Amino acid sequence: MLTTRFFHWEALKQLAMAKKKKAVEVSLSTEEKIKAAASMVFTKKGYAATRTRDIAEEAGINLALLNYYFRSKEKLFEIVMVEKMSKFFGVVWQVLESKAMSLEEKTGSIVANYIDLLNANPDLPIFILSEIRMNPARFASRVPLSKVAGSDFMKQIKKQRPDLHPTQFLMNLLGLVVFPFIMKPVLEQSGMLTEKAFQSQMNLRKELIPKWVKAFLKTA
Amino acid sequence: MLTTRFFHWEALKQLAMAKKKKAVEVSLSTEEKIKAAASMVFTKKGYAATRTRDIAEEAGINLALLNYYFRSKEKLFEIVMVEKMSKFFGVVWQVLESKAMSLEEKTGSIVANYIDLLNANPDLPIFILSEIRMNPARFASRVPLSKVAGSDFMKQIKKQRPDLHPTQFLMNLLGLVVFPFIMKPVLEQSGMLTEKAFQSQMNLRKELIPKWVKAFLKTA
DNA sequence: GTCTATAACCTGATAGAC
DNA sequence: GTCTATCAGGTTATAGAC
Repeated sequence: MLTTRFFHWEALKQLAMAKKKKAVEVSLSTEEKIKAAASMVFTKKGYAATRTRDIAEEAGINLALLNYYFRSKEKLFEIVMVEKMSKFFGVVWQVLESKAMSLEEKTGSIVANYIDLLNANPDLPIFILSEIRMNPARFASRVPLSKVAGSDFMKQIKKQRPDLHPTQFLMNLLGLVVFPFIMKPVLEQSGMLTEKAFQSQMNLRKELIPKWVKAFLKTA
Repeated sequence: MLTTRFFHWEALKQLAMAKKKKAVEVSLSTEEKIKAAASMVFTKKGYAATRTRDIAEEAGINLALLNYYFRSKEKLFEIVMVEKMSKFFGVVWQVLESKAMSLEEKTGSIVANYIDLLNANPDLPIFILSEIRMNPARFASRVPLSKVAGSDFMKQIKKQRPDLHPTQFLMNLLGLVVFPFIMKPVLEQSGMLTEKAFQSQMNLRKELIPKWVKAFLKTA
């Protein structure tokens, strides 16, 4: 299950649907409000810099309710983190074992899906990757990262370029797609790109990256 | 500083400490010890998750001394951060205005220098980039990011590929070089690369990346 | 379920002895 | 310069009224 029912905009979508069905059900449940707020605040500030008060305020509820529903900051964070991780890695998971797709098709799918996902959630990567670094072991147990190593995807890469370690390809592909979002604050602060220009350049990359990747695969 | 050496028990204490934590060398002044410890702990945990007590312990000194020398956690962090930023961006600064170098030479220099720097300081990028995101404005004023935009380097890129926004090249180059270090914990946790293998693959990239960059300068 | 009030703890910073 | 002891303020979590 890659989609997350309680994620902010998902929840909003549900709200819209609820409105259409029954005019009575106007608002999100308190639990959903807290989770949506937590998702937002944790992603923006990281675990350590987030205070439970920030989340409560963002959710428009009382601080005590947070503990009533989720017991602790830590437990709430775990829930949010698992959802974010499956979002972030889901783009790659989707493609690992589809034997029907060529390497090029898989690359194209990853590029397009990632850029759409990240245009909508620009600070997902830096959040995920810095929280993983803070506590690598904790998250290894929660997300089956190991299934990448033996996947059909990796075998296809290996077949195409037996001379290179397949992670070289993976680093290139993800670097081209994900890294711009990590650099985004720097690019914008330096005045090289506005927020709008960034997004449009990223959309351009949906076409450009697959060509570049193709070029790598042929480069001596 | 040297006088302490004449006191037997002081020397023994220092020796024991040096054995226990090899992080900070015995011969450093207290101020330097604190700074070195701060550099290490801040980089590993980030500003918010770091407690001044962690730094004091790592430095093998008392908590009060931290404030005696640096007044506050915030001021100590600023000092460390400025050093880290000039390290991280220095690789690019070096090359911005050297009119004698071709674009290819500059690329080669950036690739080789970055990989050496980051092999020695693997979590420099994620530290810098996540702290910038937490507080973009603060650091914009301390590091002349804007000088990239109008540099000779950018002009050379523009000349080579007038059809593309020059940041596209910059994102590619830095993505290929820097992103693997941001992904490092994931690659290692997933069992795709050991620490040693990672480093050797990165050294390989010193040769590979310039070829790839050359290839996409020509790719339609 | 939701609130207010508060307990219990942690953290940055300082006072003052040596 | 360096230490111990402690303060002041903030943070998580809970108790108890409604």
